[in-house]
Amino acid sequence: MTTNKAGIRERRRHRGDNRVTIQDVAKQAGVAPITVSRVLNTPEKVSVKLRERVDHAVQALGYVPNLIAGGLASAGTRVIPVVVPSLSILTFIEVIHGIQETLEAAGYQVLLGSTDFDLDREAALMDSVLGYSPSGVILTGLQHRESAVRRLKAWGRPVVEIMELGDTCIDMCVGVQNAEAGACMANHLLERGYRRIAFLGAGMARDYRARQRFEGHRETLKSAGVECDLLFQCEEPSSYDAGRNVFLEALEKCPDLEAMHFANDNLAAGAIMEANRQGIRIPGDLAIGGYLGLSLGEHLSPRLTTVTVPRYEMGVEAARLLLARLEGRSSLSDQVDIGYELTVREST
Amino acid sequence: MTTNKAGIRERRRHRGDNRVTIQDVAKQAGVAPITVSRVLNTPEKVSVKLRERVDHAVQALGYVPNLIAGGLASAGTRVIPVVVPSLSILTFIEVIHGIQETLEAAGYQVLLGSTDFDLDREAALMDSVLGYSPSGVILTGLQHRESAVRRLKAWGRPVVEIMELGDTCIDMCVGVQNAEAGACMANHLLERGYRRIAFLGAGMARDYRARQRFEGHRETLKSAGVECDLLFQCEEPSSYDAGRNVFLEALEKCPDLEAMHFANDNLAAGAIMEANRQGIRIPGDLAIGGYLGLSLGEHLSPRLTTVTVPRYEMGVEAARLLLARLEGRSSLSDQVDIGYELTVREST
DNA sequence: GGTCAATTTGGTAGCGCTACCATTTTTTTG
DNA sequence: CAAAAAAATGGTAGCGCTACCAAATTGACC
Repeated sequence: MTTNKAGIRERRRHRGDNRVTIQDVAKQAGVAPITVSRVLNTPEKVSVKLRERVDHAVQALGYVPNLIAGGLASAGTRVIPVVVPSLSILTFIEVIHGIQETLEAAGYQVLLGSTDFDLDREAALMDSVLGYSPSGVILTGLQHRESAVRRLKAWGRPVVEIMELGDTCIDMCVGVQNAEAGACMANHLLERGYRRIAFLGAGMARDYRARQRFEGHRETLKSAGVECDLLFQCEEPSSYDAGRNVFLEALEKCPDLEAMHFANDNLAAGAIMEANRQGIRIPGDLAIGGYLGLSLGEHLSPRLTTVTVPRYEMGVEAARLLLARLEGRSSLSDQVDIGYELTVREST
Repeated sequence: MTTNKAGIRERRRHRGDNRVTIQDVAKQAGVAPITVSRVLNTPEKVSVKLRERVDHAVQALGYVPNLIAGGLASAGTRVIPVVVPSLSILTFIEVIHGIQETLEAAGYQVLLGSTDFDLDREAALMDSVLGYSPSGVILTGLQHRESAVRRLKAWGRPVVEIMELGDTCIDMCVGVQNAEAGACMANHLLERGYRRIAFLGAGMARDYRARQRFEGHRETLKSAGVECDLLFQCEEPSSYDAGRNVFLEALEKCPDLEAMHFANDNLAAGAIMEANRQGIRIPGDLAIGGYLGLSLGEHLSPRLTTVTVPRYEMGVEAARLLLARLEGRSSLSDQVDIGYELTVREST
């Protein structure tokens, strides 16, 4: 406990490290702390002279602002939690990539959260991350626990839901019409003349967006007067392995299949690679369609026909929507249909 | 501005939302705020009776702690910044995945940062994220700007460097001996009897760990008295496309090549798929080896021989080291060699 | 019952920053 | 050139929580 000459106990930072504070900078530059704050946050409101003095002091002392203190005082941090179901699914990674690059360029940091497709965990995570007073939130899908929705709506800051579209969104959303996308591939397969068409998925019990695509697929086949309930799936999450497994299962149970519509490109790729191994000719013996547009698809033999969804761009767009709201710019729309595109290659 | 009957101005939360605070909970439960804090953070220090009363009040009011305020008061938040060079490289994603799952299970949040392989951006990012008073930091590689190293060392909290090993690490590190791993594959190719062996990479100007692997490869070939300077590379980052491109370039410039050692599995996969297309037999006409152990490798035809590095596990281990330090447990070692394994399959 | 230690609870004082308003200085204008 | 408006600077008071220590309560033991 240090005491100065007058015997008065000096202000000691009673916990934590003794980093340089805004006080120190202010003293060094001969201005008030608030002025230093302004130089850092709203430099246009400070005269050039003082601004330079302060900048000097900042440099000299190696001052790094305590964003926690700033966040507490101004009731907000430049942090954006991004909550996705899983980090082992490439799709989400690519979306996160787009989000992260866009937000980081604007001076925001991404706080990562994953829920393992569990809405309760999502709600709990939401509560937790809101404790960091973030500037906004990005989460996946439109289905959430009632409590989470209520809290987010009451929260009053920008919320973007990704991957999906619908009028029940909390605030803003960016995504695709899953049912339509499923119908799109089904249509393509019908047009190509295939009639015995199956849908193959993995972990669909948890992934309701895949189920929506299946619904679109089903409706389309039904309207065409074709057997529409051929569905094969496995419990495990999507992977090349899972793709191979459902592929083999379908092949065994239903040897007369003419086309397979996979819930995503990972599964489709696993199937194509196994088909190559077994000497099954694609699309000669069997047609294969995917969903996503992974770059792997165009390198396979045969190249994979798929419904391409701009995942990276979806992330960028989600971040842009959020930023627009944060910067007071009103965006054109709160609902952005990022679209999809049928990419016809060799496998159908 | 609200005034009560006595005309005294009520305390209004002069900014931000009027969320439930620890004060409100304390009043509801009839205890002091500090007691509520203890119930939440160190419940074992509070009697069962009060604990239950407080828990009730928390539930009733829907209290969510303000982690920013807590962070300021206790000079630390349960946030761990994870800084990687790029989010478009699968390797880092898988490591992040391991980190994230482990840290989230322990109640920490991952703050994501990417540097695009730019050490200056890394240093700037470091300054910025340290402003959030994180509990620790995870960053990539052992090469950093002097200023960043100095700051992190002075910081005094756990720092883990991943992907690489070496005695110059700031605090702790988890990774592999890149040079050794490169030598391992080179050795394998020599043992298989190949003599005209090339190394093929992408974006190696920025990725010095790939250069280290090449060095290991080079030394090994040199010792064996074999031409060791066959190096092909392209500017663009790794991808299946890049793999195909360097593959074709090498094939053209050096048609008598017997084996190709790729800097990673993405490149090798691109090459194998192109070889299939062109009818080049592997390993008959040409052997191909990779690095990483991506799951894709075992689905290709031929299955890819590679040096497998446990990426997810590296992330888990990095997180564990950090947590051990944070929880006061001293870990066995500050340097963890996560190892690699030669996975011999069909392509060599 | 009284003494001492151990346990449980509370009061006080910040953490480092910025919102808000008051004050000072500069610029504009009749 | 004075008066009004605008711009630049500073003082004060928290933001909501927890570290630190003091006080009150309980239990242990002779």
